[in-house]
Amino acid sequence: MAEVRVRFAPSPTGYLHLGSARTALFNWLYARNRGGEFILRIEDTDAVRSKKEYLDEILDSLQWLGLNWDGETYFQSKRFDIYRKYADKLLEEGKAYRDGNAIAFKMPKGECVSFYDMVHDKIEINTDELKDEVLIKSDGTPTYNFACVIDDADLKITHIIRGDDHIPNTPKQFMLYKALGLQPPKFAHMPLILGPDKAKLSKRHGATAVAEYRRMGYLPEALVNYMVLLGWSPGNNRELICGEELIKKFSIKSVGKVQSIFNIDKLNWLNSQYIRNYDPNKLCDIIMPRLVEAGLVKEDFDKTRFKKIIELFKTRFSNAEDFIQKSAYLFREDVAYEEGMREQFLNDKRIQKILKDLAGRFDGIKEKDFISKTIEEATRSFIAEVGIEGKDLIHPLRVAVTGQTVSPPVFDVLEVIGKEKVVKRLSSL
RNA sequence: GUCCCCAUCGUCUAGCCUGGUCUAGGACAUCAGAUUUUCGAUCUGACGACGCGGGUUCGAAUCCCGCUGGGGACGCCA
Repeated sequence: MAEVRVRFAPSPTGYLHLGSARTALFNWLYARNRGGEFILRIEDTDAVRSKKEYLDEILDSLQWLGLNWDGETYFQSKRFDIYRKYADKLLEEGKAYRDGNAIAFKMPKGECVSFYDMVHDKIEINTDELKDEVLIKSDGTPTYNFACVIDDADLKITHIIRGDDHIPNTPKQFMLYKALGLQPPKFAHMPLILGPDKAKLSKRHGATAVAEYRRMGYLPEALVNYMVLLGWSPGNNRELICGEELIKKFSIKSVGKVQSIFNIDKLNWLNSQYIRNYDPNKLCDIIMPRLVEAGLVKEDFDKTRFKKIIELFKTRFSNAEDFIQKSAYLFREDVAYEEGMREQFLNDKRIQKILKDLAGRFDGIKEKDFISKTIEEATRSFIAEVGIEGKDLIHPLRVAVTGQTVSPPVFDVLEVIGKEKVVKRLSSL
């Protein structure tokens, strides 16, 4: 039996929430760091609210984050007879009583429950504060606290790493372990993730599902890196950390006690850090579907060309949405001028003529030679002939072709837009 | 309301356990400068925190107490 055996126990009554994902991550890191096991248990006792689509989504998100689990996946819905057996035992011993069709645990009075928490140290509470606990509901299904205790003991879980919000459950569960004559595991309660208003992060704060972030073009490494930084620090002023190094350095003891506010700016920054070093093919596979979805390109869009585009933009965007916004002019058929751009840069008759002449030059370049270097050479010599200042032409050129004043280096942009569109945009000024 | 948890820049944090090296370090964000055909990236710099009050001590961000503030839990949900 492994020295460390932890579990992640999601309930398939909703999508995988960032907070839950972080809990899973810390469990996983602890297991991997200690050479232990990471078990997945599905808490699907609520048959009405549990949905297959949620389960699939949770599993999918975990895999996407790289949080692989060991052994079989346990389902509480398949273990009802076990809970029943233990409930009957407590009934026989007089530690529980029937309440209608339900079975409730008689909470002993006047006892002091004290346990050592790996992040909070000592936590104490008097059982006078606790009420009797329903173990088996009238419909025969177990309650959370009961099933949780039975399963954690039965599956030989050694450490329970979960959110702070479970602290009040812990003394109740402790009393259950005691009544059942079972050895309680060790506990670590991690501080919660809060929204900007300091309330527990929830849907009203915006996107909270891991799958949403995936869809928005965040990379799993970045999300993992961000989540781990919420409450933990590698030390030495390090921030970017992932993979084996993260596993090696992780320690539950250095997890902080302070709740932290989710900050999308920092996530965006981390994502952009990972983007610039990411495998270009993978990056294309992640971003391209979003463009197709946005209706900007067809699925058969040339991948080589797309890779060039990604290369051009990779230090300029932080997620898929951001990329789409900044690159749309490359894919659209016509230029959509930003407010006032045309008036400000292209109203001058002389500049219009110059740009049209330049279009003529471009038209003379062979399709296969229409690359950044050639375009720049052609433009530079054209500039010399016309006798205009470089930037007096380049800037209007950018606006004419992109519709905006901001873009990657203009000659690279011209190349990826393609000769046909460039000539068309310039000559139809 | 009751019980529990928590408290360093706007945000994430280092430092706290083992008091002095802390005129408190880093990162995001913001602002300014350099660079650039624009933006970005990059580099420089600026702004910016130990919640308050008592102790203990020669000395406290660090230890103790109180207060205040924030959060969480009080379901036959999980």
